[in-house]
Order: sequence, then C-alpha cells, then structure tokens
Amino acid sequence: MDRSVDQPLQDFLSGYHPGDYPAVAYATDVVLLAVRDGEFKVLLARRNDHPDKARWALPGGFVGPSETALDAARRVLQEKTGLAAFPGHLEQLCTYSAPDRDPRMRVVSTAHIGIMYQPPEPRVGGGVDEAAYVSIRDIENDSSEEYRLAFDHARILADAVERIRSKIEYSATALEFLPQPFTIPELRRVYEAIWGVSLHKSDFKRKIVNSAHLVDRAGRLSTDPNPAELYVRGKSIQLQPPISRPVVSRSSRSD
Amino acid sequence: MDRSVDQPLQDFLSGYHPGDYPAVAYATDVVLLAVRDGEFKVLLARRNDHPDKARWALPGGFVGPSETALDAARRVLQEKTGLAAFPGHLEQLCTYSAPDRDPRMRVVSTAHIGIMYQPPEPRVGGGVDEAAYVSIRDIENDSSEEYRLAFDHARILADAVERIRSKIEYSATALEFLPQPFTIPELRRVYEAIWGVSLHKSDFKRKIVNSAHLVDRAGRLSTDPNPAELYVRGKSIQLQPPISRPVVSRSSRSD
DNA sequence: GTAATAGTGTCTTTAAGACATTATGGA
DNA sequence: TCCATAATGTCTTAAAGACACTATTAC
Repeated sequence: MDRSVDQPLQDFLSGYHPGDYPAVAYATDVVLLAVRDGEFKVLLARRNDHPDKARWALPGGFVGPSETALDAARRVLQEKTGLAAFPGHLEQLCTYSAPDRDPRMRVVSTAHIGIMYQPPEPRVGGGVDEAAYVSIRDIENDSSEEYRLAFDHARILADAVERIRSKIEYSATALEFLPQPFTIPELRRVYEAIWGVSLHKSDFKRKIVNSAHLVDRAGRLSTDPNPAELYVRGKSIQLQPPISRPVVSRSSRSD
Repeated sequence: MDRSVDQPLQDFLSGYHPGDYPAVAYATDVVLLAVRDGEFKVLLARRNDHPDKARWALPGGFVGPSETALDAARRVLQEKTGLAAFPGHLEQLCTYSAPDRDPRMRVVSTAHIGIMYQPPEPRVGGGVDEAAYVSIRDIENDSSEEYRLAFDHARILADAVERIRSKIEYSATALEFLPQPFTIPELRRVYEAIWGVSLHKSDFKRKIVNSAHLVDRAGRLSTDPNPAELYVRGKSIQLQPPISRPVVSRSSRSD
C-alpha cells in the first residue's frame, strides 16, 4: 500500500493544501439509445485520429469549469444531434476512473444514458467523418473486429444496455423511446426490440394498463388499418408489479 | 451557450492539446451502511475545520494517481474502520459534479456505498475528533440542525439510502448486512431496520426460501432459546420474485 | 404457568402465462 | 376472401397477503 500520492482521509476532512491533490481531466461519454426501424440502436462516432483510430466510439467531451457532468452530456448531445435542446431523457450511468483507460493521460469520465424518440441523422464534421446509429445486436454478436469499440467504451455500452434492459422491467423508462401519444402495441415493440424477444400481446397490454397510473387513455386517432387506442404517460414512474424479462436477452428473435 | 472553456466533442474525439482541458480535483465519499443494534446506521465523521466546521460529514478522500475511485473508497474504509482489508460489499453510487459543491475549489466526487456486518467502533485521530455510526432515522427525522450534513452530503446519503432500500427488494444485497451463516429471522430484522416497517414472519420466510438459489441451508447450530435454522448465501444474486416494500418507508415502526 | 421466538399450514385474493376468439380494414 | 393487427375473454397455475396454530426454551 505504498502509493506516491496517497492522500488520506484526514486531508480532505481537516483541511487541504492547494497543489497537494492530484488533478485529473474530467469528461463525459454519452450512450444515446433509441429504437429506430424496430431495432435497438446506439449513436456511435468513428474516430479519425490515434489512439484507436478508425474505431467506433461513444460521443463525449470534457466537462467545462462551470458545468456539471450532466450539463456537458446534454451539450454533447445537442452538438451531435444538431437539436437546439436535447428533448429526451438523460441520466447518469457510472463513472469510469481506471488510471490507464485513456493512454494519453488520466481522464475520468462520467458516462450518461440518453434516450429519445426518433433522433435525426447524426451530424458529422468538426473532425468526425462518420457517425451512425448502430444496432446493439450487431455489436453484441460481432464476431469480426468491426465493432470493437475504442477505449473502454465496450464496457460502458454494455453497462448502459444492461441498465436499460433491467430498468424497463420496473419503471416507465420504456416510454422515453416513444412520442406522445403512443399505442400499447408500439410500446410492446419497444420492449421486444430492447430485449430481443417477442411478447404476448394480450398479457403485455394487461400488465401495462393495469399498472396504476402508468399510462392514461388519450382517444383513438391513429390512421392505421385497425387503429389502436392511444395513451399518454401517467403520473407514475413505476411499473408495478414489474414485467418480467424473458430469460434470453440477445440474438433470439427474428434471426 | 457561451462558456469560457467549452471544450466541444471534437477535441476529445479527434485529438487533444495538453493544457486545453480543465483540471479538477477528484475525490470519493463513502456511505458505510450497517445494521447495528437493530438500527439502520451510517458512519459519519465530524468536521473540525472550515467550511462546515463541526458538521457531520461522510468520510472521503482524494483519489490517488494510480487508483480507481473504488480503490480509494476501499482505502478510506480501511483507514476509518481500522481493518486491514475492508471485508464487506462496496459499490459505486453516483458522481457529484456541481461546480460549487465544495466552496474551496472544484472537487468532483464519486460516492460509494459500503456495507458490512458489525463494523468496529470507528477510529478517530488524524484531524478527526469524532466519528460514529448514526441512525438513519434520526437523520431523516432531524428537526434541529444537529444532523444537517456538510457540503452536499445530505443528498449523497439520501441517494445511498434510497438505492439500498430499493435494491434489497430484488437482490441479495440485504445478505451483506449479515455474517455467514445467518438465520431467516435475522435477515428479516435487517429488512425491518432498513425499511422501518415490520414484516410478517411466515410470508417473509416463504419468499426468501422459495427464491431460487438465494440461500442454502446450513444446519441448525444457534444457541438461541429456540434455535433457528441456519442459511448461507446461495449462488443467486437476485431475489425473484421481488419482495415488495410496504408503502411507508420512514418513521413508522416502533416509535 | 407465561412470554418470546421459530416454524408450519391454510385460506382467499390476485396476478401470470398460455391460448382461443372477435373485430376491423387493406390487399 | 385472406391477412395483418388490435382487442377481449377465459382457463390454469402460482404467488401474495393475512392469519391461525404448534413447538421450544427462558423466566
């Protein structure tokens, strides 16, 4: 336990001496998730410089001196999507602090999960030549090196995906993937895309509609063949009792 | 959106220029939770210097240059408990990055939750005069200023407590508060202390024992009046189906 | 004996899971 | 007419929640 700059608890609690603490670069990485074309996808940008040149990476950036990490994540999303204000859900995922996670210098990064409905085509430029929404399943089942992400971003993405797959079991998070109003079958397809399974229609509807104050009815105005009833979010952010995720969680649907 | 050092995404993805990024001090705060004397408690240390002099605070410290935040949290716990190796459960909670959360300078802190069985009396010294395990309920119901914590530690503690109250519903986390082996009634008292409710004995036992591979039987060796059966952790880290927390979550039990 | 605690059994209500059936409108 | 999709109804099995009861030992 002999560390060169091993700053014990007491220094933090009883006073500090400017310069005694190790400084780090503080950044954020953003996992923007969406269901596009019936598939669970993530926004990636291809690196065009070393290290990990030409690999796919999560969008990210440094946190400014007057920003919180959440502010910085929101700004990164605005820049990448081109939207004036990021309209979706944004939450903190986890902080990655391995000293060697970036070979250039010490960068501590607080990753965030963003969720929005139908994000526009990503912006390129400013040093990024290629950005795209990539299928999560393609990344998970990647046997080539095509989708081996830069830095520790594979780990970050896996953590984000698992967080969301778990969270939609017991919360209203899945509604973030849809516009308002939405139909129950649309919501079911969100679950099916995220979990990679197919769900029974009637059981699914019963669970959603019976969960207290999760969704409220909002008429029936769709122009579909057989128009489904419309719903909007209710005041509850919990799905109780939870909807249980089938055991298989990847590559088990229509392939 | 005019920020003085507003480092856009492209700088991070396409290269960097040393010195262009804002440096921060990186720290960890630790919420060490335990059930002691039948009460849900947290380890606090009283500050003996400004700012927030004489207020209770969470133990914490800077993250060393070769440490992860988790390493630093483990080290802080070793120092505070006096144990050679922290024997309990340790997980990341959340990162707090408000620019003004410490009035002295910018300190970004990744908070952690520690859980252990029967932590020893905390160590004092090294600039800390008083450290104690304080009842969560006393903090939550504090009408005086006695337990107004330093910095943003009230928020961190509230987040940690809610995380654990929620997590024991669906995971094996509650077992971390007990030694091995343990009895079902002991485990029930852990739930009762954390949630601040009383639970039905038979229903509780049925849920725990029926949850697949959560606990395994390990004989009956207790010296209690009517010795209860002993159990050890099973291989499952999930409690499925979850055990639902009663609606009231504070100050509703024996007071 | 009484009190305290551990454990068992059971009954009712509720939800889950599977599946059959009806309704609507387009190709 | 056939097909795709939305919605309803129902039947069986399993779990939740409430509660009654027995067993063991300290006092």
